[in-house]
Amino acid sequence: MSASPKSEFLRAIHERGFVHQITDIEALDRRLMSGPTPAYIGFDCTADSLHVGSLVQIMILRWLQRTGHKPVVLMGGGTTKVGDPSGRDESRKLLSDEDIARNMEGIKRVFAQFLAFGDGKTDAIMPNNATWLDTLLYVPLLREIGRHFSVNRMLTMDSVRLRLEREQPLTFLEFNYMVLQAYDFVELAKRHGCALQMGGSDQWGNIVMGVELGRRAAGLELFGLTTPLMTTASGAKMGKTAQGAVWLNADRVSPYDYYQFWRNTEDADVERFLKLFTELPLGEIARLAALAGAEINEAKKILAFEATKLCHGDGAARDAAETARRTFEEGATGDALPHVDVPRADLAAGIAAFALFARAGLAASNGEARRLIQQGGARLNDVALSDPNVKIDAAAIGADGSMKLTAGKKRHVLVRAV
RNA sequence: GGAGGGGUGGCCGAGCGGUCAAUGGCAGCAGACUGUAAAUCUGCCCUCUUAUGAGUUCGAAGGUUCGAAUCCUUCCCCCUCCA
Repeated sequence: MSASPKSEFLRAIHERGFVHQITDIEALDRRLMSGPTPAYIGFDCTADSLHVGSLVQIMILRWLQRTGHKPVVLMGGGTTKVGDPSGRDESRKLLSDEDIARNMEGIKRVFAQFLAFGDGKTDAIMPNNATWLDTLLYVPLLREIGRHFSVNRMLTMDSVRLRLEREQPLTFLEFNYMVLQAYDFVELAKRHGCALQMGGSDQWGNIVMGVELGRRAAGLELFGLTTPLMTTASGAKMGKTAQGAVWLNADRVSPYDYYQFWRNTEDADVERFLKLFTELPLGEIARLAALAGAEINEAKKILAFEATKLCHGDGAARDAAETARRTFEEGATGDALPHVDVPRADLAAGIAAFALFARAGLAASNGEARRLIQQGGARLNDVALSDPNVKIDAAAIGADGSMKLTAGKKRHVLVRAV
């Protein structure tokens, strides 16, 4: 990039570290300066929620909207039936129509939290590519679109080449994915005036195919932009934790757990994440990032709060922050901690410590609970347990009506009698 | 259809008749050190009421054997090459 971009959108995302590659930044910049521009990102419906791995894409759509353009969230109702081979060594599992429909509903709920939808010039819309893909006719498609694709070229795309080089299978079905994605772009350009497709860096090839198809088949000037691959400073994939993916739906990952995920960010990631996953001004971020040593925990709290607020709302973020503060800074408890109900009768009889920990979900099996206790990692009301077999009964319940089980340093569960 | 290779614990990957609940690596969990961080070190890491114990595991089902993840048979699935 020669000069810094003039459009507010490009400037913002550039400064905040969202940009990996852009097809023709100067022409795109002019286009964005000319008025509200629809831009899209496609999301396949492979799960009933989105996780932190998609958050970069979601945030970039927010910036698009904030800076006066129109986010187009394309639901991949059609492409999900084909399965994107990008970045994978194995085919995706084929999903049924019902699965896809259900997943789409879950994903819609996530977006409702992040973007304003409607009919206005900068309101987000959510088309579904099944609308046009499902009814395509094979031979007409081949004649109109297929002739613009060079197989030679397709074989050089990373998504295909890597599979072939590793001698992993690639089905013809998957091979067609990029064709359909390219077709989507042209279709969205025609239907909604979409001029820009964005996506993760693994989507570069697919996006470029769409840009080229637009030019060849329809004489359209289209643009592509990718975001960098998100990993943590220590190289782990973003958004994967012990329990699995960090989902954005509250029923899969509670706001408290979501807050804790961000609270536990590595030092080296704090500044980058503040820029990407909060909308704090850059000056404020620079100040927070300058905090050294243990002080940087203040920055992590702000990161966690802001990120949780965007995803779950201000109230839930406050609750999560307050619970975390009470739990970690006062050794007390908070409402947002996960809790488990145990029948009063069971408790009256006394439950062996290992069994209670397993029941609370702090260990996957009795044996694991036993080991946890034997290794000194289990606490009851902040007192370490040493004997896996000690009976725990209602006497452990405090004035607040619950007892606190702790595994390791930061997994807490409240047990209540019912 | 033909020829060859393969299916082992969350993943990768050894084992190829007993000493195998199965080497090793990664991931994970716990402890120590810290700052609810990273790195490092230590322990754990199929299940079972507490274990130099039992039960169930190495694609599935049978079989050979005192004894099988390891041998045989059939079946299922995957890959490569040839047609």
